[in-house]
Amino acid sequence: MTYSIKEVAEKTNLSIYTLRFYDKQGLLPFVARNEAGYRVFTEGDLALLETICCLKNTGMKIKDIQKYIAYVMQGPTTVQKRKELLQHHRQEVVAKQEEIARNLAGIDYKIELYDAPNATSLVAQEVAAAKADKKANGLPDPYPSF
Amino acid sequence: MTYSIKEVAEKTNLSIYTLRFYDKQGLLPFVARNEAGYRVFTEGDLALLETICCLKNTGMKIKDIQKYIAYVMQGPTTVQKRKELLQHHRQEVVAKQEEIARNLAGIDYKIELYDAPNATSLVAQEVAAAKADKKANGLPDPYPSF
DNA sequence: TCTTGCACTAGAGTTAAGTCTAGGGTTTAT
DNA sequence: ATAAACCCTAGACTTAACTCTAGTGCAAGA
Repeated sequence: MTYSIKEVAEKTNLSIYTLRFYDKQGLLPFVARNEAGYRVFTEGDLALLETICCLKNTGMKIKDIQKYIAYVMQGPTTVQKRKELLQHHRQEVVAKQEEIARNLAGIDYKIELYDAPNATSLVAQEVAAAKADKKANGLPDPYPSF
Repeated sequence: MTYSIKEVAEKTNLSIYTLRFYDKQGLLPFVARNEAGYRVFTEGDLALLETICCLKNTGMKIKDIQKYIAYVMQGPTTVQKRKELLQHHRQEVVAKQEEIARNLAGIDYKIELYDAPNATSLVAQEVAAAKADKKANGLPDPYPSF
């Protein structure tokens, strides 16, 4: 079984434009063409594309994905390099996830504040403090009265 | 105590350029100016900027941060709207975190493969399958021999 | 065979989020 | 009173990752 670019677009949720763009960027050197120059995807190609999507969806730059694919195209001798590349990326993703979790905690704090029964008065206090802060430094007050 | 743009840049790890850019985008309507037109940041301003960074670092678009700040500037009457905006964003962040975790699992699978004692032969099998796949469909083989 | 749909390339355009430059005031220490 | 270190704006430029257009060719059904 083989697939046209349109079918692959549907399977992967990438647009046809994006697939062609990826090809241009050297991410799909393994995709064959038929006599008319049309791209022909095999099952094996889809498996590799799946990996490409994992890398993309975790924020890897196209240039780095291209590097990984270049290793893959060189065969089993590059196993070590592939592993290092993926492990390095893994570190970055985990770090990013932790950073997001930290920042989300800051947002959760705000949500709790806004969710409190006396949220309005708590926020009013915040504003009062900010106003006082401005006044103490002889600066104009950008907040509305009340 | 007040802070110059340079001091704020150091405290927040945002560049001076970025701070001015954010101001241009309407993210810092609360920041006052002195007689010379220089931005003057108060402690209260830093607290708000901290929230802006939480939103930015979790991937909120500047336009949406701008919306949130606009609510803040309107005072305590907008508590409900702020809460809804943040809760909605929270959903998106959590969903994104889950998506990343799923894709990272796909990468971990590859790492394990490359980390196996017989990784080279396992990868060789992968390539053999891909080659067979191409051949079965009468397509050229893009992989090197062995 | 004609129409409709899908494919191709090259290259222009878009969007988000900065980043930098030019030209010009301000402040501070010497 | 001048150099060094700041600050300002407007607006041009950059980068990543698409997204689309124009012009053209192939393919399959009525």
